[in-house]
Amino acid sequence: MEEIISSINHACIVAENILDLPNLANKPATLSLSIDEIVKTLSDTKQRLMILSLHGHTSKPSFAHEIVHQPQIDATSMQEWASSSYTQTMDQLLQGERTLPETNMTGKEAMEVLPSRSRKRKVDIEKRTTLVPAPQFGNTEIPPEDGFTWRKYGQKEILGYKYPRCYYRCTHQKLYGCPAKKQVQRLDENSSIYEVTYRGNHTCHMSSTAPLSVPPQHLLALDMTQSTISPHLSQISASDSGWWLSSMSLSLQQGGGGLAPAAADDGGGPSISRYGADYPVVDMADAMFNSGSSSGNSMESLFPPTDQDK
DNA sequence: ATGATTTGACCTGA
DNA sequence: TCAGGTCAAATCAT
Repeated sequence: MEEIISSINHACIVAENILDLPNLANKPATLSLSIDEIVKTLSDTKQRLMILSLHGHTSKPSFAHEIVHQPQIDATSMQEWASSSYTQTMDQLLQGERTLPETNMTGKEAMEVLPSRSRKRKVDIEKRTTLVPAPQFGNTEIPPEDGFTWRKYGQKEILGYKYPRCYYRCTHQKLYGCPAKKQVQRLDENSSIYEVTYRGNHTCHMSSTAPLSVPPQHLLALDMTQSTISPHLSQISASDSGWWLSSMSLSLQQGGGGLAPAAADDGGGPSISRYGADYPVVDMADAMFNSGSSSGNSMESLFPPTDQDK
């Protein structure tokens, strides 16, 4: 545990060091390295906490082998999930034209073919299932965060499951006809793990008027892992960046790594809280892009926009 | 007033 | 027939 605390402290120190943005603006490589270090440190720490939590909470040692979709939860798979599965899922969600595997239809085509009122069992529609740990601190009843906003439309007791399954659809379904849905099922074997099944692709972000809550996370997550400063960062105001850095620091000092506000329900609960504990990087990105500040010093002075942005 | 959540009823595929 | 998924009215929260 000491190692974990030490790692968090280290990340905080690095974060504090890069708060000196005006000076570091001239050293993008240094800034990039520092950010990489923070991300890596926190990511590693998070994995350790997950492992610690799993081993500490599980009464059944064989639990890991009982999981159907992801047979093993260990540091490697968690890392893969964090850096690959999650971003991959986001990729898929962002690609409205993505071809659905069994249907040879794009997401849009599937939407058009399947009437909205249709209750045709959508076994042939793409399903992506991930196992997501519940927040380790504070209220563990909070369903896993994924950066999207969801509206709960149903809950049902499922045969063989101790906990009810909760059904969510994209908040923007009405406005933008976004077909994305997800199911959240708390596992019997380990109530600190949620099985989250996503169905359908988000189309809400494609509308020019649609809220832009996801792509920035997605972009930043990718950019962070690629050790590059995204040109999209040029859209962030300096006040935002300062805010998220200090927020991150504050959250870490509180020991929660950026906890979602308590807004729990019976296990599925509203998923409106946007800054969950599970995705430190994307949460930071989300905070950066959604903090609402549109005025102030532009980060353009730090990262001049490229032609692509114009 | 508006939007989100709850929950019993209903619909559909297996 | 049954279980899973969805609807929609009632209720709650802001």
